[in-house]
Amino acid sequence: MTTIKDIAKTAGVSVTTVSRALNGYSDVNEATRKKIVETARQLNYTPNTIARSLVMKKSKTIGLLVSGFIRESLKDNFMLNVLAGVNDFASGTDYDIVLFNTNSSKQREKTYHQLCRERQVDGVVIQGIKTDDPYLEEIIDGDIPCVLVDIPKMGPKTGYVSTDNVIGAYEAGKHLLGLGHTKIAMINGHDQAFVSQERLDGFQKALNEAGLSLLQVENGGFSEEGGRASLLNIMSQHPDVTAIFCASDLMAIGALSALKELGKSAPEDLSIVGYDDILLAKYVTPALTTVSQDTHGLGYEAAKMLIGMLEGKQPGKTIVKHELMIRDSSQQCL
Amino acid sequence: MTTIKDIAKTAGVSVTTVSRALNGYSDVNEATRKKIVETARQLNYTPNTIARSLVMKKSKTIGLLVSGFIRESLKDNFMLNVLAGVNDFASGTDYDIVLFNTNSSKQREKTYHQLCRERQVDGVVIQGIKTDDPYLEEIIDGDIPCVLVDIPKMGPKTGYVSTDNVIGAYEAGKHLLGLGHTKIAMINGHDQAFVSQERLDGFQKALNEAGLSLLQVENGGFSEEGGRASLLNIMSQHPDVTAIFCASDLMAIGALSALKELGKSAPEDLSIVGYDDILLAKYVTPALTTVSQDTHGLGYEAAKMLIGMLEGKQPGKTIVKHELMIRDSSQQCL
DNA sequence: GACTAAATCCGAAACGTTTCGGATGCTGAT
DNA sequence: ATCAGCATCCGAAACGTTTCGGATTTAGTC
Repeated sequence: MTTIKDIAKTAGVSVTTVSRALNGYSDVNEATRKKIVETARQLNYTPNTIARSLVMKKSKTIGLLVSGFIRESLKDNFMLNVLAGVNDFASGTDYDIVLFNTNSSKQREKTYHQLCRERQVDGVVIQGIKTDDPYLEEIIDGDIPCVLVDIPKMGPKTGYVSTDNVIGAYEAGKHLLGLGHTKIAMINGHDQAFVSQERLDGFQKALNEAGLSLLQVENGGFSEEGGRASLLNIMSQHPDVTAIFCASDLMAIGALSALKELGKSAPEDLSIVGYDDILLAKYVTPALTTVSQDTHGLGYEAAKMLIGMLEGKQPGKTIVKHELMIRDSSQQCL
Repeated sequence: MTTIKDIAKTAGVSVTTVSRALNGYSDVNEATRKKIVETARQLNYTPNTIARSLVMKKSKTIGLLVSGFIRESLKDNFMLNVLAGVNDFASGTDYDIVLFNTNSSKQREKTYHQLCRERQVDGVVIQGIKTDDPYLEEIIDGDIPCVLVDIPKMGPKTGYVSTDNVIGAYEAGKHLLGLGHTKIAMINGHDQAFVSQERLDGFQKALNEAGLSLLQVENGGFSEEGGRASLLNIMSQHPDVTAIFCASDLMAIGALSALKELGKSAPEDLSIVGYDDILLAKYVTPALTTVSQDTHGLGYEAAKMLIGMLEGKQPGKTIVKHELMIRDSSQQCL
């Protein structure tokens, strides 16, 4: 491993000069710079970023919290999509991404704050943590630049990027209402998710404006199985329901399969609309009416904001677009 | 930021002792260790891994090359799945993962070797690079611990993990043969992919054993659109074809949609079998017969081997299982 | 009481870089 | 001849750790 010292020695200058030459400072003669660059090339020199990080107190890396990064998440692709988005933006900069795991047992008691400090990341994007996570406050109030995805909270050093779940759900509600539905239930995620609260709010708002209210709300925990169970539950308690809004496509798909088991089918017997527009949504039969969100964009914008902050900008909030995708799982109420 | 020095000062010992105490060395009195640990806690100390890395010459991070990590890859989930697998294994260790981008323009001329050196990763898992990548040899012959996924090459410090594509394709061939097909074509990926070569070999082997040979082989570049185009091409040149083997599900899905455009349908008019068993495969209609490979396992095993190597083990090769999933897109030849 | 061995501690160097605060030499003006 | 100003260079400290080689104390043995 050749270092800056080696270059200095063989080029006959000091390490200071080598450093300054390689970093493009002005107070080094063009001739000596040439020589230095050349010997660096000959010695096959690559800078040691670790040493640089140590003295600069900047690591040029951003952390990505992937707490619940378990196999389950592979089906809906949420985390992976935002990861891809983060990566896509970061690849245009000189920042690298390091993945943080918090699910390992020994690290469990470490706070995010400690994790970040320890790995010396310059900033961090956080996703998928619960509203009641004890460490959330700590990071928001902390001094580590941070951007939250789908968690609408701000702090001195933390901004967030999200979609407008309230309006998205509102539009889903309007859609169902427009089709003439009045007996409507909802399968929500769980109470510790910000998006669940928002989607419930937005959907209810639409119903309320029409003088209606939800027949029933079940929590399906965002899982396919939870969607199945919730649908069964709803159908038994309210057999007259004609439409169900699901807070995630995965749950909607579960609901769809449960419906099939009951010998009924969508959209004839029941209109179903989902949320997320995951990859499967348009391939499943019937193709799912759902509100699409730009998950890749979430990650991309998160990285953009974070790196912006590292370059001196203030944290903010950015809302990425969503869109109601009307497909085959919802139809006019008979 | 409190350092080891601060602890030393307030605990009234030397930095050496603090270091040794915190790292569990034996030659420090239990009483002073207690004191040190306690003051460390009080001062909210977290070790600076960068400084540690600098002196230890180990960064406790592994790199993951995600060269073609573009949106396209989001649909088939290959890279993301292996990423998830790598992460899953790594989360049980004290290694972190850093994502390497090579698609950024300025980094383009840097070799993988330089990238690894620069970021000081202890090892790297590489996926998705072409057979003719000029830097592949460099990394294989190099001294950086490395494991390749789906690239069957070994070196002094490089092992690989893969599936048995030859047998997988062979089984696909046997399946089609068993259904009575004799007019068979193949849509392959591209010539610079190891898996393409292997899948072609395996499939041809099956046909040859039956005294048959391929009607036609098209390259679809692993994309949905490429699959469409290839199918159209094959159907026009060999209208009598009854079965097509695609080297990826994405291409198979493209082929399926092209078939539909022609007013034909699978499996009645044409049996189609894919490869990969991506998430969509079982949801698409008709559900795709395909050979499933454990992509998550690929990543998991890659991480396992790499970290094993970092702990002193020798590089090896590990083959993860595959399985022919017979679904609805293939049927008896009429 | 002297010597050995063990237990416990510490000073200082090292890792590879950046950067502050000069030092040196040269040019041209006075 | 002196000096200001500039261009070019460099020494040394600093970043926060780990670790080598030894120093000091204590306990045990004869």
